[in-house]
Amino acid sequence: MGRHSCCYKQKLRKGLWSPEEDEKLLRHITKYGHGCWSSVPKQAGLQRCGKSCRLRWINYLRPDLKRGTFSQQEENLIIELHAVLGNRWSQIAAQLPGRTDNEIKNLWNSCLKKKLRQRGIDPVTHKPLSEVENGGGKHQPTNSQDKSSGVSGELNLLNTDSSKPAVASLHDQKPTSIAPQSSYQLDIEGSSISRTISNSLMNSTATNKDFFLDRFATSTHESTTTTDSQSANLVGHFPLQQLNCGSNARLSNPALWFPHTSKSFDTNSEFTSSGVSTILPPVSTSFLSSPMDFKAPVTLPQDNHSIPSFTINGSRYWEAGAPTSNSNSTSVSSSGTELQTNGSFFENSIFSWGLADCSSTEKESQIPLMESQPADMKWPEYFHNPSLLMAAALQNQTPQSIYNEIKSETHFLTDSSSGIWPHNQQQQEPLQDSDICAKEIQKLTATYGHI
DNA sequence: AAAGACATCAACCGCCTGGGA
DNA sequence: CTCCCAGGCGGTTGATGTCTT
Repeated sequence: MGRHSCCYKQKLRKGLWSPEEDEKLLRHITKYGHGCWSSVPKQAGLQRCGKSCRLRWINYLRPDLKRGTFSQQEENLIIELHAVLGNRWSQIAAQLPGRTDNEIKNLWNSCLKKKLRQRGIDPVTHKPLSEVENGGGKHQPTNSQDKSSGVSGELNLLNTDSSKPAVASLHDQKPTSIAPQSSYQLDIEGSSISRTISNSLMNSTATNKDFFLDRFATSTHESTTTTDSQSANLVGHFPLQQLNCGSNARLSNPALWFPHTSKSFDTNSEFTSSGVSTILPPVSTSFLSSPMDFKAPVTLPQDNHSIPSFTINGSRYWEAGAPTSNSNSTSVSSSGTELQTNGSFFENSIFSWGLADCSSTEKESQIPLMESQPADMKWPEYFHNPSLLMAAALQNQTPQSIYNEIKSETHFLTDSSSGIWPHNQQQQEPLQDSDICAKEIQKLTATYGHI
C-alpha cells in the first residue's frame, strides 16, 4: 500500500493552486466534464495528479458552492447530524447544499467542537461532559464511525444570543421494548419544536446503527413516501429529497455535475445564451433552458423557515437566500422574469461573502456584500467566486483580463442574478422500515428548513 | 510595532471500497 | 480469486490570516 500511483509521477505540482491552474481546470471541466480524473490533468495541461484536480474541483471550483460563513441554522444542523452520523462528513455535507465535507470538517474541528465543550457537551458523544467524565467514557466508540453512538442526554445547541439560550433537551427516555420512540424537545432561537426520535436511533447498537447508516446513505438518494402508519411522527415534514436531493445527488456524486462529455453542457449555447448572464451559476442547464412554470410559493414546515419556491418541470426550486429583514425583494430569473422573494441571493448563495447570523466573529458577519465591495477587490477575492472565473474560462479570457473587468462588473449582482437553487422532486417510492431512522435526518433538515 | 498565540482553511496523505481484467 | 486502478473519504498538516499581549 502507499501512495496513489499518480503521485509517483514526476514533476507534479503540489500545494496551493494558482489562478492559472484553476482556470485551466475549470475550463476543461466545463467543456468536457471530468471523465476519468486521472486523465484530467494531462488533458487540461496541468502538472497535478488527478486526485488533486478532483479535490480542487469539489472543494473550490464547483459552481454550486455556497461561499461565506455558516449560518446558525447550518451549525445547528451540523451538530445534530453529527450526533447521528458521527464523523461522516460527506453524509453530513449531503444535507447542506453548497457545503463540502472538507468545509464542514474544518468547521467542526476548529469551531463547533470548541463551542460544544464550552457549553459542557462532549463533542464526540454529544453527552454532557460531566457524564462522560464520570464513566461515560466507556461509551466511547473505538472508531470514528461509531463515535456518535451515544445519542442521548441533553444537547445544547449553539446560539449566538446568549440571552436566549438555545437548549435542545434530549429528554433521554430510555428506550423500552414498548415505546417505539423517544421524544425530545428542541428550543431553537425561541421556537420550540417537539420531536420524536425512533428508538432504533436512540438505542442503536453498533450493528443496527451501521445498518441504519448504510440505509441512510442509500436512502438519501432515494425518494421516500411516508406511509400512514409511519407518518404519525413525521407530520410537518416532507421527504428530504424535496429539500435538497437534487443538489445532494450532485454533491455526493460529482460525476453528475458534469457529464463525461460536454454534450449537455454546451458552453456556447446553454450557459451563455438566452440572455442569461454568463456569471449565472450553471446549477442546472435544464433549468436555464427550460420554460418556466411557476407555481405558488410553498411554505416549508416550521413557519419560521418558510422559503419561497416554485417548480420547473417537476423540479422544485427554493430561493437561495433565507429570509432576512434587510434583503432585496426581487431577483431575476434566467428568463428575465422577476420573482418576488424575501431573501437575498447575495447573502446565501455562492456569491456570499458573509452572513449576518454566522458562527464566526461579529466582525466577519459584517463583511460587506459584493455590491459594496471596494473597486480594488483583490485577485484572490475575485478568484473565490468560481462563477466569475468560469465566465472567464468560458469566454477564453485570461483571469487577469477578467480581473481588469471586475471593477465594472461589481454592480451586476444587484440586478442580474437569481438566487435559485434547483431541488428535484423525485418520484416517490414506498418507505422502507429502516428509513425511519433516515427520516430523523429528514426531520432535522426539514426543521431547519432551507439552509 | 513586534512577537507569540490562536483560528482558519486549502490541500495532502493514507486507507478503503468497488469495478474490471 | 487475485490484482490493479480509480474514486472517495476522513484525518492531519502546514500556510496564512487575525487577534492578543
